[in-house]
Amino acid sequence: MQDHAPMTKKMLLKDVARLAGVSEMTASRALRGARDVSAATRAKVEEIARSHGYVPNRIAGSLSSQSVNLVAVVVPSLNSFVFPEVLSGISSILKQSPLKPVVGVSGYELEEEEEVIREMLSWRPSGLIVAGLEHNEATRKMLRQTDCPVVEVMDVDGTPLRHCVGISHLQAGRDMAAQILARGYRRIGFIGTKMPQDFRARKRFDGFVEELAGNGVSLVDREHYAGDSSIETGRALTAEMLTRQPEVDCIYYSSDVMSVGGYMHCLANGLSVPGNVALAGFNNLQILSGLPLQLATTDSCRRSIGERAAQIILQARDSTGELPPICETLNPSINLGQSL
Amino acid sequence: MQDHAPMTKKMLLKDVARLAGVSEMTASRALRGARDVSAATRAKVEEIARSHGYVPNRIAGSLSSQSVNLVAVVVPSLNSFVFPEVLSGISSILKQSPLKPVVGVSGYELEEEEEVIREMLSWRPSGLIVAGLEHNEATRKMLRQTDCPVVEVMDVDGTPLRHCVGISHLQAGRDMAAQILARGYRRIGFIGTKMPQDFRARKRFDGFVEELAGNGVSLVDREHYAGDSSIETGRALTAEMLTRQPEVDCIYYSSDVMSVGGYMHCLANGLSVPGNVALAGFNNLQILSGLPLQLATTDSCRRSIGERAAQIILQARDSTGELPPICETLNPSINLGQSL
DNA sequence: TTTTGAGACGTTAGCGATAACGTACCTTGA
DNA sequence: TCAAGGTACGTTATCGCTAACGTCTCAAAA
Repeated sequence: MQDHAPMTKKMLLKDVARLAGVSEMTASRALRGARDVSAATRAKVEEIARSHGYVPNRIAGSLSSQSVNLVAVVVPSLNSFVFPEVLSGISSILKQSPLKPVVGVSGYELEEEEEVIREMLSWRPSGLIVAGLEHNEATRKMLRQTDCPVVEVMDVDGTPLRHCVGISHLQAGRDMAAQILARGYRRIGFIGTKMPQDFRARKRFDGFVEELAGNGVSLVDREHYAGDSSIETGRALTAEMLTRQPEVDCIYYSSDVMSVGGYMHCLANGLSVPGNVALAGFNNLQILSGLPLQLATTDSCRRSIGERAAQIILQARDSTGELPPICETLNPSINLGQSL
Repeated sequence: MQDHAPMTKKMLLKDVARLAGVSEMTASRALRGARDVSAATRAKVEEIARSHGYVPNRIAGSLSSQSVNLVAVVVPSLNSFVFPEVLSGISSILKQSPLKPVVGVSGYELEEEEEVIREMLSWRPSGLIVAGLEHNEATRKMLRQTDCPVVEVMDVDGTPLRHCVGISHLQAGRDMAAQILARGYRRIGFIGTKMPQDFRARKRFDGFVEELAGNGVSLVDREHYAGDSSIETGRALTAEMLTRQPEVDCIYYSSDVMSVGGYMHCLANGLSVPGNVALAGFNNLQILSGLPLQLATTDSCRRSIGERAAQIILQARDSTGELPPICETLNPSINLGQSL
């Protein structure tokens, strides 16, 4: 084959068609693998396209076919260790289909979320997966009006717009409180993240406090911080809390990242866990594996949530007419580890 | 204002225009913030659009204007703790412009990378940022032919297609070896990730071994694993290596995640670091902060790399004509910590 | 008053592909 | 031998929006 060195910049479908000696429509059919094209013609078109580095223009194609093989995924953050795993679940399911995930980050801000979702919807995706049930009015309006399937994930404590997959964070908080109480701890502290914005952390906190109250126990101390969760922050806040309230015998954290920080504080200061202080986190993150001590946590079912959400998008795509609302509550399992 | 309850599904620009009593073109200009629209008209159009939940169709708009405000970012993985920070750098710079990043994941596979890049380019983005200098022939062809600016990031050891921002991993390996040798360690082991696919880890390894050899030292033991890096894997492989070669006095890991695992092994088994064994990793990940001991590492400049890459995309956008090739080598600083 | 020119809009023609439909041609079977 | 039917293609009409260009208005300059 010849070398196609200089080559005019943009190859269009019409160029491929011309070079292959067929009409645009036939070239289009051949490249898309549609039927009604002879094997010989198809081969020729493909050969021309490949050898000339033709890259189809999905913009034009999508406008014409009124379909876009993208699924918008809107998450609050990518730093938190938690959402990449949801994404991974989504990807693994979408791989069976021509759909591809596209990620948007809302930064735990409802206004930012609105903007990101509007931007996403303006591309007319085949589906939208968004973390959380809380949105501002404008966002809810968009989500109600759009005609692509929308799945709200992570959380089920609230009113889903239509489809929903998640766990009850309220219940997760209650359950961990029950476990902690059952082990005899009574002087309990809480260290949690930016509550006004992280609705799920807030629900766990509420459930936790509620269960304690039901048993006549109230928090000895609590600490709410802003900014990203990190081992470092967990360590620092734990140090502060144990200084301020030395009698605290158990700390519940809003994330494993933080509880690991707490554990690091104990390691560095010769405190025994759970002898001196018991620790419990949330999420069952991968960083918990490999520590000298298994820390108590609740599995947040991140991967399964992603998988189910993607399945719902695929279902909606296949079904003619609108899919009846699906709301799925997964059951997070508590892993007591060795820190309680 | 009235409640616009039922509302026909799809609001088009022409509907907004009709409701606002202006032409499509005027509505379009008003919504895009273009000039040549009176303040009153603009306000009216915006009001109608917002209250009716109009979401512009970016597909049609982009086809018409021949411009897409997206920057494609292709990374090998989102789980590795390293790329989210590159992304974060990119976003922070792009925020000053109308451009938005879109992420694709190649899974450390060149064939997968080709597919992802083709998919990305088919959307005709305003720029492409891709990790690494190694691509297969088809990918290189696409990248050479596309007329959007392409920036290869992370690595500078090789021949960039045009623009490039990164560090020398070869040099990073050499430098860490030099530091280790300077501290008197001679029985050195290496634990690294899936070498055939992670080119940058391989370069660090090569540089490391080369520097050792230059000083008459060769590796006592090495371990190459496949799959994701994790604390757990780091711990297990460290345990194996120290069992197999008890005389090893220093281990260099291809990632901090792994060196933390090694440190956890030491903690759990009462080994002193660096007394019994010295440890060094790579990346300067956030998980290093907060540990009882500061582990030696090299800062991989992830955020700066993302920032610079995004700046190049913006420069290319503003400049008329083609931007001259830019290749920027950042200087990674070694943090010796307390583990060497 | 007339000229002039800039601002504010409308009209028209694509952008690059695909869906729907139409038309040759080539098989078959009666 | 010819009608019937399927295969492989071409033609035409959008898809929803924006760029380019034309028109009209009205106020300031002449």
